[in-house]
Amino acid sequence: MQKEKSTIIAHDQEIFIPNISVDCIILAFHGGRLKTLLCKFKVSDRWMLPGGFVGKDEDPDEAVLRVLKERTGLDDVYCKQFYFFGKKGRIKPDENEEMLKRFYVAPSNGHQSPNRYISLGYYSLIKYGEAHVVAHEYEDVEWFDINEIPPLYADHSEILNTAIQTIRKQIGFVPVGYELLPEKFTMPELRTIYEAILGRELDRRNFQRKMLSIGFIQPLNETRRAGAHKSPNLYSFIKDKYEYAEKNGIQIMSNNF
Amino acid sequence: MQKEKSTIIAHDQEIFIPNISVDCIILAFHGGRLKTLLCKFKVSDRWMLPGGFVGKDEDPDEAVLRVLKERTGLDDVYCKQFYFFGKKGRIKPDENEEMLKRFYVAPSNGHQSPNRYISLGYYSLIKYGEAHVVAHEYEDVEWFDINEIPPLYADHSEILNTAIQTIRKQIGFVPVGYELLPEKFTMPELRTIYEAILGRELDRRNFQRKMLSIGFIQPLNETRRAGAHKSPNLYSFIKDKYEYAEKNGIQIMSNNF
DNA sequence: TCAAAAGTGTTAGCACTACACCCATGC
DNA sequence: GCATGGGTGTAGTGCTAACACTTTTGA
Repeated sequence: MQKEKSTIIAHDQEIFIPNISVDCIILAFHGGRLKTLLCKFKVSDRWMLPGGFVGKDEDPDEAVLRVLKERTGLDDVYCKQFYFFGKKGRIKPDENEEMLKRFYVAPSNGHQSPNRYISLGYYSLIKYGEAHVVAHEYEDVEWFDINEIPPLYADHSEILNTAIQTIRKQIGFVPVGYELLPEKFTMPELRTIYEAILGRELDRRNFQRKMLSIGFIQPLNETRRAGAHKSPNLYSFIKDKYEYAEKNGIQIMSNNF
Repeated sequence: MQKEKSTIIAHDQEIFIPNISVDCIILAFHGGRLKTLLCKFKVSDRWMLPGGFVGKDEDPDEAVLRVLKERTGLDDVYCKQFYFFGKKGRIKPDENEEMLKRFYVAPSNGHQSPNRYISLGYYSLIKYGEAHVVAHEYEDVEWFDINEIPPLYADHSEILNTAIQTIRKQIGFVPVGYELLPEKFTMPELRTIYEAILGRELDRRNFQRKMLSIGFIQPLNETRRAGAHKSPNLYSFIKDKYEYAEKNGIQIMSNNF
């Protein structure tokens, strides 16, 4: 019988490839802000990206989904690789040792903990309301505002930045709205997501026109109360069209904002 | 004293990470066609992408440069990672065994050849005229027209296709002309490169206007004899501007053609 | 002189930008 | 009424697509 995989308690060389890990930037939208999920071993004071080693019998893509499932409870999530990180010095020996000393399950076959790690970088887009984030026995898990990220373990800040840069460059191909928003949403919410990713303000009126013109979004005959001003309309994505475009790698819209 | 690395004779587990390889799509432009370099073990009949394992003391980026140096003699080449490949079934055991049986240097420390490989995909842009492609004792090396690729080893066709797709999507960021063309070139040559990568014809006149408008290219007061028709002007890139844009990740031009 | 391929110019249409103006709501 | 924020419209600008015409060269 095979041992059960767990990414939380470091890695066991019987069931994991010893030097290949996946790290995942999990993005969600809540309270008008873009958030990312970070983890921290309870005995440590360093936050890190949710990640784990790749099982000997699993694809990297499967490994990320497992990691995501453990942290968010979600099964079928939008998840894309974007870059790999493998420089010699990317994980400092002392920093790593401190981490592993506490959680390393003694290797059962004489292998040493390798001092070279390749991290496969993924980003994932999930709906905040559907995630069930729970702390584990040894690990804290928390949402952080994308603009208020604490110092991270090893090169994880660089990984996070690279993810955002990548999404920014490919914004026309990435269904950020479709994946991050609930079924019904307002145009200002959608715009806020694009502004957070692009890192600058967008013209409210031009944005609205552009989004409607691509034909993937339909207005609903509802509004939402939201303070001392006109209630914004609610919209929803036209699921068929969106999924067809995603499946066939069709560019959703231009990259120009 | 450390053993010398060679990607040609499979891998030696004393100096290489056993399961991490780099594979590189080397693109060049010659005779009006886009070419890619392929390798073949002389005893085999399968062509494969130039690649090699990553040394225990080297970065993946360094490993590719070593692989490139061995195959082309070039040192400072434009080289970017674009995707990684690590699915369980990507290398079929029998196909791999056949390959390794002939070239595998017996492991000196009891390790087994792993049956899981992660391939780090890079693409590289070089100037055809500067490369010195030489066959090695055990390996043939040859240029292939990008539209006439034979069946390749394992999933190397998929890797090649993914590279082209990636460059296509990011065409506005990739200095294909600057890296593939010699110092002096004609506008039709530049256009041919874009047509080959995009997979369709471009309007001669609009292309010329667009290229000149970005301000990275200057006309020279020379032409080139090229058959029974008007001689095309020669142009050159304005090196400073191009390198500044490349260094700072600035988009060279729009992605729209 | 003719075919082939290169250089230049023109036009219409579309997309993006930058606004002005109106509407709905709570205080 | 007024501040706040959402919805709609419009003129100007620049990019793109589609095309006509001219130039140069070898056969």
